[in-house]
Amino acid sequence: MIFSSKAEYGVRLMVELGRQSPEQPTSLKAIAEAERLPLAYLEQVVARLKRAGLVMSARGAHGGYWLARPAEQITMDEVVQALEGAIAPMECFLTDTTERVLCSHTHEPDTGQHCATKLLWMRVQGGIARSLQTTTLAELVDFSRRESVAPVPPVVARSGAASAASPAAAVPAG
Amino acid sequence: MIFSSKAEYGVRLMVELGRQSPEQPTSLKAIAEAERLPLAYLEQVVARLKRAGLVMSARGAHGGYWLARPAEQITMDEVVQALEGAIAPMECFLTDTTERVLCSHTHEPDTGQHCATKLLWMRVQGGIARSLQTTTLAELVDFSRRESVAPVPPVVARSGAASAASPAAAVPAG
DNA sequence: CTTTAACCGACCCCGTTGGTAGGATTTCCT
DNA sequence: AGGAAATCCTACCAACGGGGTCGGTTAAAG
Repeated sequence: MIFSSKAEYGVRLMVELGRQSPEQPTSLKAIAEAERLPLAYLEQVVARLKRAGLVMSARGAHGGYWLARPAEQITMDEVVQALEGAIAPMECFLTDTTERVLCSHTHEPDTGQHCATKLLWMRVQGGIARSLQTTTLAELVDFSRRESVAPVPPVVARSGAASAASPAAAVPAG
Repeated sequence: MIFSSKAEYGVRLMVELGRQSPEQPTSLKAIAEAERLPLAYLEQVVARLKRAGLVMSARGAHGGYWLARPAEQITMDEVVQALEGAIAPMECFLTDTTERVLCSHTHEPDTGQHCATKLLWMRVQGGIARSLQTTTLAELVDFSRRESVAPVPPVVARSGAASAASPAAAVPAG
């Protein structure tokens, strides 16, 4: 699996925060219950998001978390990067932030040879990076709003309108 | 890391086979030495490629492996699939070959809600799939031929020509 | 002064990775 | 016939990371 549960939980958490009105803190407990995730584990996840400056927090009663920026200005590669660390197809692509994207296997001094696989992994990485960079948190929030059919609908007078037609969830722009 | 060493080794192995004239078997031992990889482990790797019908083999002395098809007709998603199994961004995307790409986390009976993350993972998967499908083994073989500066140059009379200029390794088409 | 919450660090179970070891079988060469 | 050179096959193992849990500390609100 490419992404661990940290990414899954973390993205869901961000989406939840994106659904809330900004500047108003949401407690982890509320999110954990809404998404049915273990609270203690979510703490670790959100800590990463905080370290990356994607969310802010307030302690104490009525404290909680909120987005540090509007969801339109948060791209998903920032989020995933914060949660998973650098995402690379192969070991060789880490350990070095700048140039020299050589395969670590060729670190033997003599052979000035490139990995035959380098071309492939570069393309894969490019494909992932592009899909992550071109998706904003706001899109996911919108998506979640369209899909959510009011999970356990609000306890109100039950009229007859039972809109069953699913509204054609288009998933474009890879 | 997205891909394990199985993918790395397996792709290198395929590239090595692609460099050889077809229909003539190459022994694993030769490949292991050329690429400096553990022979016993390579056996496991190549077994997967064989099961997937990507290579063929002959046993006994002067036996070995060769590509089952010309390198131009082998796309790298076949190779990677054989080595790593289905490649998916998240658990939810497996367990089901056809439709119903729902997140497993929503398998709880009541909530008819989609994963908020679904859109994101779909795009990532699309990005990977495209880069893997549009790269053929032949391209990697070509790439490796261009790059390889005769690792440990053949023991011949040493003339003065020390061509140092690296020939602009372009890595296009992600 | 209690409740609610963020924050912090240690621990732990378990499956996968990246191999190794040892053999069995098949084929070629002399 | 008898090696030698290969593929093939199964079992085993150490180490690491993933996916949490537990317990406690600090800070703010009422």
